[in-house]
Amino acid sequence: MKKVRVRFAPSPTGGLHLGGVRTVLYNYLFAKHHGGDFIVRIEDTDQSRYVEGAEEYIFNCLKWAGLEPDESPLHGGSYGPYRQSERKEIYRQYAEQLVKDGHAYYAFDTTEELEKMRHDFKTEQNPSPQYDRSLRMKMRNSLSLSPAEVKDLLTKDTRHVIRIKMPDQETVSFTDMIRGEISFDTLLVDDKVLLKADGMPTYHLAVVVDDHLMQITHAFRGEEWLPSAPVHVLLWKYLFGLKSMPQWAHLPLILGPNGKLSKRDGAKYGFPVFAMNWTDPKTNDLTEGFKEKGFLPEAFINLLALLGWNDGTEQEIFSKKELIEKFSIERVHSGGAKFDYEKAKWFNHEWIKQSGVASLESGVKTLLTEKGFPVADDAMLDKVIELVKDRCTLLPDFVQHSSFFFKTPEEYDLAAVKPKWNEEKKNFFLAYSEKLRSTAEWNAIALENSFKELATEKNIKPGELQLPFRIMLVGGKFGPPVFNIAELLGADETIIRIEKALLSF
RNA sequence: GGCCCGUUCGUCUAAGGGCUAGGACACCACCCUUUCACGGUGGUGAUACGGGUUCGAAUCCCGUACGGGCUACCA
Repeated sequence: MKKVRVRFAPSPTGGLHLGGVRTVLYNYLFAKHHGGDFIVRIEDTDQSRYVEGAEEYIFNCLKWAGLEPDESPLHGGSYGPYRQSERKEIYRQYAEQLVKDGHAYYAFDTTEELEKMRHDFKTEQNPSPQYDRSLRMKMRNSLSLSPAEVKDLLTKDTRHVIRIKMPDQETVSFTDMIRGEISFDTLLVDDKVLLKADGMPTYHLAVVVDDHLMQITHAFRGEEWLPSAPVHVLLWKYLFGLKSMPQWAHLPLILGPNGKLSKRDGAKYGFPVFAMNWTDPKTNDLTEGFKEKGFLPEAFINLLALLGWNDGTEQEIFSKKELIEKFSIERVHSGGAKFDYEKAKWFNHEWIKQSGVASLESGVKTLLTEKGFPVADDAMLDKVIELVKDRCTLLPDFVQHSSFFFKTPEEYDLAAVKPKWNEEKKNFFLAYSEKLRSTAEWNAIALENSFKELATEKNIKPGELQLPFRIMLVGGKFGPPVFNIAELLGADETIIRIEKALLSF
């Protein structure tokens, strides 16, 4: 079987959104499923949109999500360079070749001339006129000008681009791995620019040349590329032959609450849209990331994989290993998927519940420390995590549910105790703390039993005493069962907390 | 406007001619729990519309509607 080789090609223009990560993920899963290579190249041919730091950011996201490429500008490989800006000279040769073969031509039109054309030929029937078969002879290019004029312009180094010459009437079709056969009529496709005036290729030329040179066998990209697919198919036909063209799959879009998912949706609806926090260096705008919001990378790729794909069973929780085993591009749904943050959180919750203490430890420790609850005892932390993880949906929930294990409460939710507080209850706790001093068996069950015994002795319903006890130990109405808390806190600390709280009640 | 893609519960989806259209999230109710959760049980809820083809259509075909994408010397 032919070795599979797929690639992801981000442009360093900002953050890495959900759709982007899902594209990487499907690339990655497909490659690994077939035992092939996953490479990452950088599409940085548009200098004006290049954002400092974006490239590094992208690789950090991939690293966090566990989707590191086999080859990339960072990792190296046999088909580099992997930055398109470093391949500039390669593209020119192929563009010139196309001109020589009559499949492309030089165009000398200035920006103003193009604007004028779009304005002059604009009608109600045709709001956006294209540089195509019907108009190209009215423009200034090597098809409309005489050979002498063209030669003259070229020797004078006149700014020009190279455009593909769309054939007159031809049906271009290809088979999409997700959607089946798709065909286009070349009459309706315009003469796309292949090589820009600054010598950089456009996406159309670069993707074809790079995919060929890097021996890409399967190509996955967003649905928004479907309309330009005929250009790519034609370029493959002219340059390298259709036999070696990769198989295409156009992935459905990820939608927000109102149409296409945008960066703004995150801020507007309160959920992250990027893999990791991204601050735009130009505007200083921060877009929240899943990582910082408290998602586990395992949950993140799980929820993304299931947004548009399933294995045909009712299983929803998949490890990366399982995803690699079971992924198939044919089972990717063809319709766009609306992102549901509630469901995303559910995935994370499931992953936290099934994660081992060891894998959560360092993240929780960092979080607690940051929030002002230094962890002195790692063994204690482990027990705490085991006790509270079932009630945590996002990583920061651990702070709410466990910070009191590491710091005696300073304030109490008095509103919850005061109304029903009385001398009898105070006496109970005085007696209970005294009893605790001599308790030999220190565990939740024993503590609960002696608590209830004493309550019965004093003629108070144990239930009425549990809430005050909780407030004493944790400060508020939250956390795991009280006696488990007391068990972990230990005798000394429990007694200290009871006595301290009694002063405020 | 033109071209392309899409359309099953509110959301993600299963069912690729054949039993009451299944599951998950969310929501509601009950149970568990004298904190908050987890968990358990049950419930509400969908094949966009109109024509065909067929003994039989969510499924195949055509049309309509709606949604999305593209229509740059951006990717």
